[in-house]
Amino acid sequence: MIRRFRGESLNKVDAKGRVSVPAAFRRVIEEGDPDFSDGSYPNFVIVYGGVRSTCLEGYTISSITKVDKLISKLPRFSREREILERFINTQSTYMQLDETGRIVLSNRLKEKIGIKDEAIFAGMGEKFQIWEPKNYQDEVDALNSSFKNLPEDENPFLKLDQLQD
Amino acid sequence: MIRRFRGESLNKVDAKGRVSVPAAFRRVIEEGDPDFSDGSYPNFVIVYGGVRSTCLEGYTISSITKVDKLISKLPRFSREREILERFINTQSTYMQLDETGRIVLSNRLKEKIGIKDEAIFAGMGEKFQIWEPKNYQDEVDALNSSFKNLPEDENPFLKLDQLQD
DNA sequence: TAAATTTCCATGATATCCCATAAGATGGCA
DNA sequence: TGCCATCTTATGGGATATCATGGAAATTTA
Repeated sequence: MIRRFRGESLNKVDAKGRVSVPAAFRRVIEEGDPDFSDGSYPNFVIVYGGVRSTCLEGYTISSITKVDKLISKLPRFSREREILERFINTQSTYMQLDETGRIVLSNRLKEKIGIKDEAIFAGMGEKFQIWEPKNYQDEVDALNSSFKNLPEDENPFLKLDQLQD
Repeated sequence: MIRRFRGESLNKVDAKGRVSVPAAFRRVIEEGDPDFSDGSYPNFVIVYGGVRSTCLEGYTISSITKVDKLISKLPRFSREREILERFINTQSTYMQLDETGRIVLSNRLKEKIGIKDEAIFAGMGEKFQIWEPKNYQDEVDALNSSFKNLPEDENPFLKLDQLQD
């Protein structure tokens, strides 16, 4: 099975910026790091630019590689490519889990998304997000209400079936 | 034969949150997990968000994989995709049956649907639901009465055959 | 050398594993 | 067709491992 990032978790951020990455996510990160082996600590990538700068996004090595490959397909000197590289390559950083499954969020990263002493981890399939709890709740509320207001024929769940085969 | 989730069952939830998954459902879960083999314990996915947050929904690995594939076809950074990921990946979790065919419902999951020490499992074909017994009864009653009030030409039993192609 | 990291150790809470049992279902067989 | 042996299921209890988290010591960096 190819594990995906699923579920949400509210974790403490201590004075040094340390946070536990949820154990379930660690499994996915390990599987997604081709260089990982027992005894070593897996690497992954945090993108802090991106479309939404309201949260951080964590990618496994193999899923960020996919994104990189897509970007490489764009014409070398195109504006689009430059934009994507700026957001996804420039504004990102490698991270390594420590022995106890934690990472440390630098002040810069914490400020970027307004985190103080708690963080929400949210699984998004091929990636996961890290949010300041209040902002996360706002996002979920916004999604819920925009969802409720959609006309029936734009319900993404229903459109899902139309995509079939 | 492709087995489907059928039938209902009322099971105890113990102090640790453990519940037996009905044996009939276990067979479906096993068949739906491509990595399952004798001696291992099958995995599946529980979705706890979604439109109805009044119950949990269990999907086999192969049926949730279908959904994931559909989602993956949407543009990576589109709002639509984000909505679906948020409802389906964020609000879900992997589960594994243990040796005796039980799972454990975390406090979070129990609170989500109001379960105390009993749970109803209800087969729904490709998925199954887990309900707090009282809520389940209310749902069944509501369905019954809304069905009675339908005009003849909206009777879903009659419409069923019209779909045929 | 002061400040900031990183490494190492410690702990309570939760989750997982392992063993046990009673009731029911199943199947064989006289 | 009635009875017994066996398996499966649902359930419980205790031991063990993992997780999230905190703090101190060691190390790096400025």
